[in-house]
Amino acid sequence: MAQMLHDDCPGCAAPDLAFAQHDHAHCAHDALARAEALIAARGLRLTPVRRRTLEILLEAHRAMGAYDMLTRLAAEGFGNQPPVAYRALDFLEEQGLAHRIRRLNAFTACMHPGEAHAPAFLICRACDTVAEAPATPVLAALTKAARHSGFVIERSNIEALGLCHTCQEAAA
Amino acid sequence: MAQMLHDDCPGCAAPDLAFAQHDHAHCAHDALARAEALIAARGLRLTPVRRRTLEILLEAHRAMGAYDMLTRLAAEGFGNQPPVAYRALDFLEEQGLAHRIRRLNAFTACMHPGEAHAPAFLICRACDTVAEAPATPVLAALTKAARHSGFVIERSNIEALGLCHTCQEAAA
DNA sequence: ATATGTATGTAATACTATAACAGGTCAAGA
DNA sequence: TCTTGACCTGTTATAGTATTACATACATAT
Repeated sequence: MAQMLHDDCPGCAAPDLAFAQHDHAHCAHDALARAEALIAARGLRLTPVRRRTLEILLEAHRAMGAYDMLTRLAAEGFGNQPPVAYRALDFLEEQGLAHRIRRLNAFTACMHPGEAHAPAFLICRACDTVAEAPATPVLAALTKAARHSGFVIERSNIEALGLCHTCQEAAA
Repeated sequence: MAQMLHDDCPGCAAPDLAFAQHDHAHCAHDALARAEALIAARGLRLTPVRRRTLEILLEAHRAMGAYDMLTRLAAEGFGNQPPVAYRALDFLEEQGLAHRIRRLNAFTACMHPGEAHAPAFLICRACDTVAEAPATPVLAALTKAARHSGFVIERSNIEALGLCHTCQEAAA
């Protein structure tokens, strides 16, 4: 296999460009390594179910429903009841390794764990790809609007539905 | 009953300040009147179920689940099966008279129908009140971030969870 | 070894949402 | 007037999403 450098992978260099062509295996490997380190640093455990759940999310590179995940996990010998999937997914979300896309009732792997961020998601209604967009300015605007009412934001979810660049061209 | 002027009601003057004390009956009446006009202008019908659904949402002044709404409607002689509530709520949402809060699997009345807006919601985790915040700058930032990836936004939902001003004081 | 906190497996159930079809209402046009 | 067609409501049935509760197992530190 060819050696891969971080800077050669557009997916890793600019994780917000999920729609762009890139060597996804590299992103996945990279994200998993960072996840391991993060969890260990927090004194928590990336157990087999949790680790495998994250791997599946990373490989899928798209939003997955909890029951899709459950099917995959069960096929690999883990439990086959909903809490198995929900517990792993919830853990990953709490640790910032995955995000919940409420519009889709689905979960997606975080492409840059560790960096503090309240993400914004761009959901293509044609190809179902979910991209994580840089949301710092968005969150800033939201925080400002909230402060105007004396409201303090603790968590936020910002999701947009539309068409990605590729699907726009396909439609035209 | 005392006569109420539009400008005397903080809820109507600044609908984004849902947490502020205000004469809510006035807001509700006002919003309902505007809803009637809007629907008529579009050649659509605000039928009894739809109208009553909107009234209940306005009176509740908080997010309501579809099944809560169904219970209310059924008690008043309307159908008692889920589609009854979902159809009315979906209609109201399509017409911009109600909004869906995905984080809560719930619906809330729009406090300023007719004005084009992609709303941002502030959800107080203590009192469950949902406020509609001015989101124009937020949406602008989101649109800009999306354009950077060539993504075109069609619909968006922006929701923040936290503590409203009142509940912050109560906690302290 | 044992106690403690944490993780997993499973059963049962609750909650949310939609598909599909039947019957009713109403207005426009033959 | 009658009919047609669009739309609205009601109902049955089912699909999809998520949680509670409890039992067991595993890890770590005394």
